[in-house]
Amino acid sequence: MRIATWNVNALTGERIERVLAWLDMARPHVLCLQETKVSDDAFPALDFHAHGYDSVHHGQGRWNGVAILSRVGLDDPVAGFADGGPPDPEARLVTATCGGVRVSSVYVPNGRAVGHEQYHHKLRWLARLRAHVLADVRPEGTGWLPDPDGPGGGLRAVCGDFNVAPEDIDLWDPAAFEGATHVTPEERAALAEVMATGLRDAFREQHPGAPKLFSWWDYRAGAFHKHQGMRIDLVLLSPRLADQARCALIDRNARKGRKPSDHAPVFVDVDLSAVSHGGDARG
DNA sequence: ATGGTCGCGCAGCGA
Repeated sequence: MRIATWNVNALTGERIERVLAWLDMARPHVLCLQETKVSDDAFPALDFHAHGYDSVHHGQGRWNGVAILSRVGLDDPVAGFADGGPPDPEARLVTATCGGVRVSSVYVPNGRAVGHEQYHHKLRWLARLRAHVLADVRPEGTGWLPDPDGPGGGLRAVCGDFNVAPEDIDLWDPAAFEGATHVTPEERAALAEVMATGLRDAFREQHPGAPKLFSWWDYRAGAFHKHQGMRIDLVLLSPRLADQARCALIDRNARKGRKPSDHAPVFVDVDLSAVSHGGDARG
């Protein structure tokens, strides 16, 4: 199963054509999208269906908006947090079961500036994401068990734009980020708490220690051509999936040419035939 | 030279 994520920075006009062309080329089984910036009415579900993909979109109009596309089935969609708390007024999270894997597409708040109200909101939002991962257990055994080594632990993928660079090797120049968001110990700790549920950074595990593997580049100042970027788009996988990851790629080509998003798609290939069946997944 | 560019939507803010 090829599991992909892409912050498309608006799913309108020519960007739709770029996403459709990428689907035809890469043929991911699942693609998580962020920053669609369209209402549910304007989401091009029919275009995706014509290319073989079911979809669920959680949009709010001009800002945010997340979606999941799947060509291996798409069941039990949930918009937003499933932690029992109040609904998030922003459309930053959607979850569905695709081919036996419980998948979430996430768009973590940017944070704006260290110490800003939005920065604290970002930290709280990541804490809620952890709670969501633990709480969103589906009846078909595709959810999650708190003990990742327990029998039948659910298959889980949490993919998206985390707006956090996990390590300094995920930055083009760590010195350029002093005092900035995306790299603070607090943000990294909040991401680590999400991952402490058992989720693993499957892309990094395929490229241990490798620098300059970025998923986002500023539109300004020719940052892309100068290889000045960050890796903030992550594919987090539960242990039984991560153990069977075979290949992971960031498609820089999708950042080139006419009207690109400022993010490139990231994908991880998992050999589902090798995934262990750890016993009873809940009956 | 201390900026730069996008997106949305039509001013200026957010990323």
